Amino acid sequence: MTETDPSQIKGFNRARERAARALLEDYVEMIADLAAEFGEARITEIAARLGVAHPTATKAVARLKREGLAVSRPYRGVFLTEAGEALAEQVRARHRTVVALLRAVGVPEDLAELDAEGIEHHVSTRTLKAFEAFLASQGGEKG
Amino acid sequence: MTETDPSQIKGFNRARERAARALLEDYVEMIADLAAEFGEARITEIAARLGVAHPTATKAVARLKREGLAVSRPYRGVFLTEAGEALAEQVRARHRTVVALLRAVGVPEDLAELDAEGIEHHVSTRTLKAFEAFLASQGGEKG
DNA sequence: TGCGAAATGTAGCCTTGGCTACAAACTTCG
DNA sequence: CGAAGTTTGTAGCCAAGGCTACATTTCGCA
Repeated sequence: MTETDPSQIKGFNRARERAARALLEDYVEMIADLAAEFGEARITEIAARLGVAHPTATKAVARLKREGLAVSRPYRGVFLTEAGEALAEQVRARHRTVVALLRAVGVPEDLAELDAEGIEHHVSTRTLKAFEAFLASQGGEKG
Repeated sequence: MTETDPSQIKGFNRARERAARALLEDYVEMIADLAAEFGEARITEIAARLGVAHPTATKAVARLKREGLAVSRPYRGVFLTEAGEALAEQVRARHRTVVALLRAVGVPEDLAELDAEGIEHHVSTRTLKAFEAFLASQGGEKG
């Protein structure tokens, strides 16, 4: 019984995984942002920016470490592994594309940023491709 | 301690409320669908369609009742209140618009349906308006 | 160098959505 | 009318993300 019981996956896949993925992505994205800004991501800063208490961030980072997305030593900053960097880049690319798509269809910039936050975690790869194609065609027509 | 502790709202507002709203909307939408199809929504059917065990659906319905979105009596079907119907209609309208928007930018129909499921819960009213305006302009140009 | 402030870690509890197991009510039909 | 089967309800457990409280480790500066 060390592995997930298949009979529970279905239910698990409802709200749970939905939120779980978004959470992971939010943390990875934030760590990447902080790394770019300060060279490292400190637990306190991560917690502050995500609006959670620091133990919550600690737990999340522990999970990222379990999943091989980040590394850290006690009382030191958190860093993304290659896999983590890759995920971060993917998440950010998706974010940019979603924002661009929203703007392209007439959503005001500030609102586009805001809504993209929630939307981006639910855009499949194929849909993202479609967005890119659409943006390319738009750009072509206009520029 | 009967009311929400303000100091926890911030954190609560992160992942929690995000998933919570989506969940509520999913249930309300499903109940509306079943009502349209069978005249009433039975717990077992709701659970089956949402892919959860029936006690899970029971709990969710209890929550809908608490929030004044649905009513039901023991061993009877579940019905939406006016507020519930209103939310259902709003959710469905949003769903239709999101699907239409996705299709308009080139996302294949089946994929549009699938992704809309996750996306629709994160589209703000103003963004939805923008989508509608875009679709109207598209429709105007094309036909 | 040493002490106090700031940052982390750890423990432990709450809430929520899920599930299983079992009890109770309703339905169907012989 | 009553037994069998189906649908609901209830109880109780788990995992996960949040939080507070308290212990430790670092860091900054007199």
